[in-house]
Amino acid sequence: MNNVSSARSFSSLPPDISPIARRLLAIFTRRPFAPDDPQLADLAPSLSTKVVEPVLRELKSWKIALNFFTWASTQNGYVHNCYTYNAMACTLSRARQNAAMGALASQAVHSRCKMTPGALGYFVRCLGSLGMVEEANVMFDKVKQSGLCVPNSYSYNYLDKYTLTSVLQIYCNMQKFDMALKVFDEMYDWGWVDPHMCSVFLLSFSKWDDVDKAFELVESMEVRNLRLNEKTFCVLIHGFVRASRLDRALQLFDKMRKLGIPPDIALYDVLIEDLCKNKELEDAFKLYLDMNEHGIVPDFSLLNKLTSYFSEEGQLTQLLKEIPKDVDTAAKTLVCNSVLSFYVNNDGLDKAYHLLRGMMGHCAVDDLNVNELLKTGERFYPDTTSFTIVINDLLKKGETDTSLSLFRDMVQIGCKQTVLLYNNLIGSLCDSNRLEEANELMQEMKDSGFEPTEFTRNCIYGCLCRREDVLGALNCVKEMRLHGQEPWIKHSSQLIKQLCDHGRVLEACEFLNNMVIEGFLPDIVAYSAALNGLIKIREVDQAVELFRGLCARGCQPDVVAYNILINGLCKAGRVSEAHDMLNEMVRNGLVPSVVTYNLLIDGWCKTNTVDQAMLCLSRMYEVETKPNVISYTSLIDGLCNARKPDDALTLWSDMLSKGCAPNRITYMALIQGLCKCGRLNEALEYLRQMQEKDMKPDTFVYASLLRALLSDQNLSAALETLKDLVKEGQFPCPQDRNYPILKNAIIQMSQDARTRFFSCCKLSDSASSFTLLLFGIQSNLRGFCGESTLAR
DNA sequence: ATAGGGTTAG
Repeated sequence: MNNVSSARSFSSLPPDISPIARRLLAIFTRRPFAPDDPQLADLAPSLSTKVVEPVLRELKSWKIALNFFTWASTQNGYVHNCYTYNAMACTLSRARQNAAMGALASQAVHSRCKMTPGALGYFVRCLGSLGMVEEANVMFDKVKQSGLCVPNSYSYNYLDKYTLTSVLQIYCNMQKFDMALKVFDEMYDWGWVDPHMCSVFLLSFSKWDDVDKAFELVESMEVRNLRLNEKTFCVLIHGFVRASRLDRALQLFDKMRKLGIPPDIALYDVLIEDLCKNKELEDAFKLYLDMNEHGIVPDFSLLNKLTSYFSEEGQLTQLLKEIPKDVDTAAKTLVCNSVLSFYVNNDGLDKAYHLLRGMMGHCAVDDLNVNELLKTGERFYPDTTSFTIVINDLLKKGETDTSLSLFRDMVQIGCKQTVLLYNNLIGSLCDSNRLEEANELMQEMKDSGFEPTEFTRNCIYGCLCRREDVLGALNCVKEMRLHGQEPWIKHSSQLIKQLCDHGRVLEACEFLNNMVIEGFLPDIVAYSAALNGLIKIREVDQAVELFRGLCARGCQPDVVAYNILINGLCKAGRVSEAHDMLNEMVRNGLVPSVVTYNLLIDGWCKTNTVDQAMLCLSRMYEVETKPNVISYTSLIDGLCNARKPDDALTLWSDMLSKGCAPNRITYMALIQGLCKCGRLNEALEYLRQMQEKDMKPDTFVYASLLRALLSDQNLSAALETLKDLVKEGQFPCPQDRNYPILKNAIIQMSQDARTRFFSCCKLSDSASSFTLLLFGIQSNLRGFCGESTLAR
């Protein structure tokens, strides 16, 4: 028995088909197909497009045709042309084989097959008829770009209505307005334009930026008596509003109305909102009235939109007047809610609160605006939205308790609670550290069937962190993990920072480890807080170890993290290691900040290598990281300590000429530095400058000056300085480390004949008599010295 | 209703 079914009979083949074609047809239609049939190899050399094309047209099965097409493609010396491609495309499009069709299109483009405009049009039509507009678009573009075909009017000439519609759509997607219009005109001439086609055309227009051209087309359609349908109007109007062309949108709206098409609320909504945005409240209001006349009941969101642009109560009153008196209860509530919103948005929380209480029946509704609208004495009821409006504003103003009691009222009335309200209330309680109540409310939330959200739990978590309740925080984290929620890293970071600030560095590190165990890998910021904590307790090596560990775990350190380490190393006097760190961060692609350089500058200054520090300053100019006042302050201090006061003064003027203004700290550094170098007159000059600028020096600046002036035997200047100190009210207490210096200064002065006014005062160690003593000096200087004054 | 939390000078 022969299991090879017979090849199809080709007796009906056109007479001009070649014998080669016949043989190919026979082989390819035989089942099963034998790709290694020796006959195929014999036929291959005689393959030509003239042979392939008719074969493709004869093969009725798209699979076999594609098989043959592919086989032919791979034969040496054979190349498909646009006609064989089109024959294949024709089969595939008839069989609705989109995937194969798409592949064929890209093959045609890639093979750089030359196409006549007509052939391209044909292929595009095949794509178009499969709805493959995007692909057709791409093909059109690519073929044109590669110069394989220049589309001209022939590309779509002599095509039928459906093809032209596809071509039109393609031009629309390509945003080729003129070409599209040409096709449109041609279709019009053929009498092929119908409203559906117009909509297709215009809908693609609405994606274009050129609103005016689209509008032009609408008008040309009008002239031709082609009516747009309601949907097209809507889409166009929305599109025009999106393109910020309210003018055109309104014109279109007008046309729509004239045609007697009733607009829906969504159209009013978008137009009114846009008018409001453009501050054309009058027109918005007119449109609103128009809507009322058409019997369309405004919804809350629209009323809210309108009122949210009102800033005067008169506008609100006018709007309310227009609301029909016979609206139902639900509508009345909606209206009241927009009144509530208006109050809340216009600094009238009290009025809103009062109205809400009136609505609840807790007091008479004496709201003028509302009475304008509703017959007096009639009851109307608040809903959840009413409460939400008022409660949220109360919370914003910190009125947690009033909010809570409104929330209770709301539940009692039978209004449904919402997650949002629960969250906001819990958030507010947490903000005011009322954790227990917050927890109770969260429990109640659960009991009422609301699952706490990530936000809810993070409010609680944040509160626990601020309280430095490490255990509680960790439990909360576990709870969140169970619910698939993430603890917010800002809270974790704050906890770590606070713990570090309060000397609980090790607990902070422990907490970080626990977070890792819970599966919440803290980020570099959280770790930085801990690194800084370790640095502050001088555990530099531990900090470095932690740093290395987190790098190894794939945590990317940033500039700040490096800065913290550099700071630690510098403060420990390990400046060269700090410098290595800088190089490392640069190798890691980070750009050092001013802070980085400042830290190193300070490090070098404090380790007797001011020259290095100065070099660093000049490098900063090279890398275009402008030094700031801190850079200069460190250097001025460093130069003075290196006994180079002249360099310090030069740098001071450099700083001024660079437009960098010295601050209090800079002045104090310079004054103290000059004192150390014995340049007392200059120090006094800068003190004077400081006073002129209303910058208050710290006590120790006076102390340094006094000590230096006295050791220089400059008693009169010392006296003046002491006077300034008293005038500034900078009396140190006995615990202050400057106290002994000042005490000694006063003793010295009291022992000197030139400052003998002191002799009338007894010196004592107690703070109060010290104050009295200073007061005595002050009085003395005013010429009021005497026991009577001191006794005051 | 939700993106900021960590670093420098006397």
